[in-house]
Amino acid sequence: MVDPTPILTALDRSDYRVTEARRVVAQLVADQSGHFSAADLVAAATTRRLGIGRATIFRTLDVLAELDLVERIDLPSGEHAYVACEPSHHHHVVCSRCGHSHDIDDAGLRAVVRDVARRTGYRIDDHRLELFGLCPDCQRSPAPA
Amino acid sequence: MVDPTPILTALDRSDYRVTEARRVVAQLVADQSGHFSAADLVAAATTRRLGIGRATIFRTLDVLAELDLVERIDLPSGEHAYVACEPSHHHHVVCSRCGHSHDIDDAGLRAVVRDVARRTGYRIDDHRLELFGLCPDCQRSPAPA
DNA sequence: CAGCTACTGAGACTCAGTCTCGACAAGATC
DNA sequence: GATCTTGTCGAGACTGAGTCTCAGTAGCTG
Repeated sequence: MVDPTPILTALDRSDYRVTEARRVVAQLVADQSGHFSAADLVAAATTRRLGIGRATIFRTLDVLAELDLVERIDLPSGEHAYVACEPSHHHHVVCSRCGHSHDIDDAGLRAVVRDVARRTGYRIDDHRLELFGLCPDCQRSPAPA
Repeated sequence: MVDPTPILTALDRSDYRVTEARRVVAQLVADQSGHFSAADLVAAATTRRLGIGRATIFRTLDVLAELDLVERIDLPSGEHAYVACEPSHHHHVVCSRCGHSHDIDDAGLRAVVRDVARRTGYRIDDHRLELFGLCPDCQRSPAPA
């Protein structure tokens, strides 16, 4: 059980209300290891009988994404997922076996973006980089059955 | 009306059959300017009364994606879209106003990926980079109403 | 503690994408 | 050209993620 306080603090500082439902969702998010889908949270809320509605979970995820407390990523399979993360611009390396993710900064990418802008003439406003692979732990352990 | 021949040639070279339905979808894809969704093709097929089923369009897009004749991208809005492209590994800059896209190669990105692998210990197998902005034409023309 | 209003849960709804199935047609063989 | 095999087809039922609506509720502010 991980501490959901940072999420609640950020909510408190924003114009959003800190409600019971949001506290519960913050806890669920904090409990996830690796990436998770909205459906995962709905399932967790249902099995633990937390009395949180499906719509509320989607709405709360939108709020958390809005505050950059959570980021939406697209897995290679085309599914949507979320990862909890620090509220600053960055990207993710996602382990394709265990789903854990690691934040990485923009560093070298800025040069790439500038270069592309120069070569294509586009004015680049936004970008998304996602890396997929095996985390150090999964490289060490044998492939799952 | 753009030439769909390259798509048909590639289909012919593969183990897939060249059918009437695939010819039609190839033409629809060639006619799209910028990115398009499966729903766009379905709509186009319906208004032109081409007699192509919805399922067939989805199946054919899967085939084209399989052959790298088309690539699935995720727009910032979270929607899925496709862009027609050359069958080699590369990325896209997508214009957020007109939807046109431009292929870009891997160039500087390879160094970024290597750097991230070194710093995080991940073995990186796959990556996805998408850039969004304004193409040169849209920068020149005034914002739409 | 009262009042305003953002937020909530339930459940209907929408819409992209998948699956199934009987019919059909592409291409190989003769 | 006739025949056969099998990949592909269209229609439409189905699934599941995400949205919308609405009446009721609970957070905050004064």
